[in-house]
Amino acid sequence: MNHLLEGLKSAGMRLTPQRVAICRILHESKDHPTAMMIYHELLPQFPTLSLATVYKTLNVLKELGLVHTLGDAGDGMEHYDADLNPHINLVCVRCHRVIDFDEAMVSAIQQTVEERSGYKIQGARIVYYGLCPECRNRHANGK
Amino acid sequence: MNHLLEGLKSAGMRLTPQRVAICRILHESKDHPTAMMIYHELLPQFPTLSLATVYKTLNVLKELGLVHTLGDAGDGMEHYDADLNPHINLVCVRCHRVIDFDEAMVSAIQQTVEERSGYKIQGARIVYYGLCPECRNRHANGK
DNA sequence: ATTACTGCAAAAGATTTGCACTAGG
DNA sequence: CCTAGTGCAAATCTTTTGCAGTAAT
Repeated sequence: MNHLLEGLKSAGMRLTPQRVAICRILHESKDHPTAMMIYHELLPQFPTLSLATVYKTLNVLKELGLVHTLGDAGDGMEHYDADLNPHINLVCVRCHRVIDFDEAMVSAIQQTVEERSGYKIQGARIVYYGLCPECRNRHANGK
Repeated sequence: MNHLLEGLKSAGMRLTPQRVAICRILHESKDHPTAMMIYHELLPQFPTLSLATVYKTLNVLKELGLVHTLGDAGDGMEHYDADLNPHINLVCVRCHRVIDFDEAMVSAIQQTVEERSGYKIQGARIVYYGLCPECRNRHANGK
């Protein structure tokens, strides 16, 4: 069982099949899905699934602090990240894919910011925008 | 003249009074305004100003790479930042204010990410979420 | 004089909400 | 049981778009 389900359970929330499936996708997928992506991925297994249920579950997870939102990736939709460890997200502005990038300094910075700003930091959104290697090549070769 | 107006001019765009005013607010304000905030701030001076004009101008500035978007600050609206220097934004999740925080390591990280990821980085969004000192106090004392 | 820009209203699109029904604990 | 969760549809809210009129160069 992943930490999302554990979190829901210890918060006293019900573990419905829909929620289990949504948490599984968030936990497994590396592409930081949007609500719409989760919905379409689950539709074959849950033909009556509602997009509203996906949104409601994502909001619950967010309020519990179990997922972070990354903002949109040029596609106008909110992307969700279940990895709470301080890390960097790399967004390709062309293909809208999002990957993770670990950088040791990130953790150190968060502590520095908290100490020097007086803020009680609850979460972070560290996103770099640019062209991924594949899109750089596609851009260079013709097109 | 600030760099936003210079950028618009050298891109061959017209410098209308509305755009000058929008750029002035972006340049001067330290609170990383939303389209709605800019609109309301300018309404007294431009009674016929349209929200659509604000959005259109912000999109032009964004496409020219003269401003960055920070994502929403818990208020569901896009916040804009005219400071292109690598820096951190601190969002208070209670009062939705956004402040800047300079941290020397930020520039170094961007270079590291670019070298090691193969991405051509065009911009960054480094946002920490938490409670600002005022809201921490307000939270502690009573409420 | 052109033609990009503005402002209005309508449209679009993502997310939220109300409510009756269902099912998890 | 009994209440939280689901699914549907309608509502909401931000942002975009079409177009006729206006103004910057």
